Amino acid sequence: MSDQSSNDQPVSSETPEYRYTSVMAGDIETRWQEYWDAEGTFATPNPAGSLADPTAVAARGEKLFVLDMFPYPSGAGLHVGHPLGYIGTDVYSRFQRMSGRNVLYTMGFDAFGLPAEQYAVQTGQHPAITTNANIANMRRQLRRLGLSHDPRRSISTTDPEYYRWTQWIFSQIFNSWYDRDQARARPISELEDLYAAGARPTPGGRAWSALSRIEQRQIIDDHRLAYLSEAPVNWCPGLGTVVANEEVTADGRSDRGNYPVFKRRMRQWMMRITSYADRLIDDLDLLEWSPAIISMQRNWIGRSHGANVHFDSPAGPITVFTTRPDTLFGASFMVLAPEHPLVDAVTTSDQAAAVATYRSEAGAKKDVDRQDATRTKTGVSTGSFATNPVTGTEIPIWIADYVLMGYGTGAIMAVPCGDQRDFEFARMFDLPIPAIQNPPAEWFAEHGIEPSLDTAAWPEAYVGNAPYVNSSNSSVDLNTISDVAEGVSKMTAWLEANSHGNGTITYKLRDWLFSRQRYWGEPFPIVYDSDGIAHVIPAEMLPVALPETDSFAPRTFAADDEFSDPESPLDRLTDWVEVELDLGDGLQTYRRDTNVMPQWAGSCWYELRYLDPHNDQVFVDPEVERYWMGPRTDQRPDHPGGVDLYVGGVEHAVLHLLYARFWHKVLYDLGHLSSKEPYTRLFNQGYILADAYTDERGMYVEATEVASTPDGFVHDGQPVTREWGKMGKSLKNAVSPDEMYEAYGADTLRLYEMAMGPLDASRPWETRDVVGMYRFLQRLWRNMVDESTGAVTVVDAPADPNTRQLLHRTIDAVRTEMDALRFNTAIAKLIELNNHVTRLNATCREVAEPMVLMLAPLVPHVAEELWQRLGHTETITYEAFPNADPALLVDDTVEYPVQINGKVRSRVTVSAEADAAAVEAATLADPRVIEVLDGASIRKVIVVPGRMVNIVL
RNA sequence: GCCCCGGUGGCCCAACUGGCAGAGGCAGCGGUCUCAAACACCGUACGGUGUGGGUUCGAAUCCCACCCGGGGCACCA
Repeated sequence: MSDQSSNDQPVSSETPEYRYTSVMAGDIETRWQEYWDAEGTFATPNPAGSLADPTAVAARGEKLFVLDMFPYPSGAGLHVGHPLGYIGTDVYSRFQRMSGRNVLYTMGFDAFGLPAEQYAVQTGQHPAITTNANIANMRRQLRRLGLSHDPRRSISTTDPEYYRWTQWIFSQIFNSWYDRDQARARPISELEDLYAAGARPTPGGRAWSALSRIEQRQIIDDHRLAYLSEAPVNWCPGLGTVVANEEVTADGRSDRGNYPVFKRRMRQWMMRITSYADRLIDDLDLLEWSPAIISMQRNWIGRSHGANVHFDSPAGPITVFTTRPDTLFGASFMVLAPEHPLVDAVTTSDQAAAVATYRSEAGAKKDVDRQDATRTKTGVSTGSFATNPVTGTEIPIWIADYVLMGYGTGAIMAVPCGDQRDFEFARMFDLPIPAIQNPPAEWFAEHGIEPSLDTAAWPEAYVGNAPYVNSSNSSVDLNTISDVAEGVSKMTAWLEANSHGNGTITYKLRDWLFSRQRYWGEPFPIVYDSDGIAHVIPAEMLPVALPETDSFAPRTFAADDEFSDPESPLDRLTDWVEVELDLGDGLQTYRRDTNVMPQWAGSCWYELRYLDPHNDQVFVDPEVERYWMGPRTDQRPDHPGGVDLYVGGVEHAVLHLLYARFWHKVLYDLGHLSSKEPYTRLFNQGYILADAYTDERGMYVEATEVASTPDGFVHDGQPVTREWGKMGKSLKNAVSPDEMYEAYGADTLRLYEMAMGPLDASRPWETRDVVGMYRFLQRLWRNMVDESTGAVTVVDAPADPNTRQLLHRTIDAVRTEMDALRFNTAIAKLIELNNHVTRLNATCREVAEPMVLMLAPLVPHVAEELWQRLGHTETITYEAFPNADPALLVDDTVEYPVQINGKVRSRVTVSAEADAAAVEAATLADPRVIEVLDGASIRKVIVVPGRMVNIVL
């Protein structure tokens, strides 16, 4: 807290007693916050269930669900950057309530996760205690901001009554499989029925009844949407847990904590999100999201259409994936990933030593190093050859680390003339580069070489459309065409007809690694029997409560100890791990799963629980879900349903938004939801940035203690460097909302945050600018209340025509701007109106009341106070937002700027009804125009009705 | 390297999507109040829109090339 702040306004004895000061603002604000709580002003009615009030639902109007990305309750508390989006959604929600909508708006807490657990490890205090304290502090800070949340609907993911349903949803996913034919998830029991009835062949071809119980379970388990898998995962010894692909940064470190991450094969829970890859891409078309987020999701899922092609080799057929089967005639060698399972089988004895060396070198490299595209290509020959199925040529098989085991089939056909990577590799190892396309003349010209099919002269591979050459055999001929798409489809057909391959689709998206070896998360509702078979805990036995312990830390290791093994804190709780249950086969001893879910689990469905937070029968009443989130086919036929407006930062573009969409779709498939998508419209708010300063050692110094001098910035007598960054504790540049409440009040803070720019733009925080909004509220107050007596000075006389017209234009503009989330321009219009009123002798009620109503969404406390002083007894929350009189929006006359050759030379005023000819006549009769023209001949007169006139000479 | 955003008075930002560059706020300057100041109030000046071309009667807005800032992706076959 800064005590030398220049913003504190000492209220001296000369300050008028009834001036709108920070002290008065604080008094008004806390008073109305208490009123709202006591009256339950923001309680939102449901059509059914525990919050049902059908009469109120009917009275409030059409539904609107406004949602913020819910926060992690940090121990550091809020800074003024955090609530930017919350203020935006609050203003919007309040505006919509006044526009006749039944608005659902609340806030919960995403409270499982690492920080609370790490704090617990340090202090020995149970994370539930810190978490609850942090939530309480955050609730206090948010309440002081005047957010119009329905407090009855708030939830925390750590609440057993909440995670009971997170576990229930997990068990739904566990008990489902994806039916490719129907393109949807179905209950696992239906798969069992299909096998039992013989309608679906078993993998081994044996009759279902001939299989043992364990064999049957293995087949079933292989189809579950949540499954255990022995697979390469991201092991992070520094965190003592595995993490998901999405949680690994591009340079191969954990996004939390920045520790090295290693690929290891381990037995872990996975979610079969890849089954939904197509729908997750295709349904993006139904959403109103920014192009940036849509492309990030598309990119992450990474769908590529292509073909699998089978090449014969000494070790049997090797399948490669290619997006360019049309270039098969140019495939002059093959490359396998070093980890490819057939490497040993194809390696000749001569090459065995070299291959073994290369593989161990590749294995020792981190993924980061392997994926550095600027690195020169390395690789080694296996010594054996595969047969190109289209040419019959024997082509050498190499291994190289530029081919990744995790994508496609882990093997490629190399077409060096048409792929830059293959081209570089061929040049490096003197492999043949046959030309199969004739690049256009411009391409050769660009590279300063003569057109030639001798690739020895080519500086790089040619990628794109061009006529094919050398691309025919006895049964297929591409040489007559020059279009890649046509070539691809022709070759794919040939591959399929000749059993050399088939058209296929691959994805970058991998299945979601879902287990973590931590304490502070949702336990899995899973136990294992003596055969090691997983059983789900029945719904009526949920929640599986997180067991008490005082040892929260997973076993962590040196951050680079790649070959350590995870050990969950729950593993140590042997009394809890061993459990006697009756799961239908009588009382038996089971062993509990000791993993917990990742933090994303709780945020995959929280918006659904807001709808029906107290329901102990189902996670959400279907009728309530249909009301708030059902598809609005009345708006457009392909409306997917979901939240009407979701506001949050872009940092969740891939993780949260992908996972939540996936869970939502599973629940939709299983018939629990009417909406296909959770978030119809997504709006990404910007960040509040702030100056940060580093000293000569590069350490951040307290930003509030830095002074600006002619020689630069100085801290404690030492020069410092100004940097730019997101506001936060780590950059030592955080400003707390509590400081702002103290100096100006919450209404001023709200107004400033909304006025400083568009909601989706990032902008720098300037504490010294805040006073502008404070002055505005003081002028507003002074226009209606006598500063020395406190008496209301608003008069009942009618407003003059000018004022009335300005009022109605303001109403018209503010409505439009608020509806479009452009609060900065709405505020500018309101300040303009208020500045106009300031110049009048007295404020008319005719202006005062609509002005207070228009300001109510932005500055609800002072608006409530003025509304009450103007003689009203009800809260302003549900008063109708003013409507502009259309008659007052049009002028009787229009002033036209007159341009001569594009420069403004004069102005003429004509009747608003005047047609183009009349405007032209009036213009040419204008003395100033005649003077400037000075008899020059006119080529053309352009009249844009209502806008301007341009005379062209 | 590729893909998105964005560059407008000293600063944060408007400009009806091609029609008078300026709405609003901060800072500045001049004044009122004051013994003086702070607070508050009144009044003012300020740039031609990152750069260079093009289209047009007319460009901040559309097109091309480039520069700068922010974000995302990156050996994905």
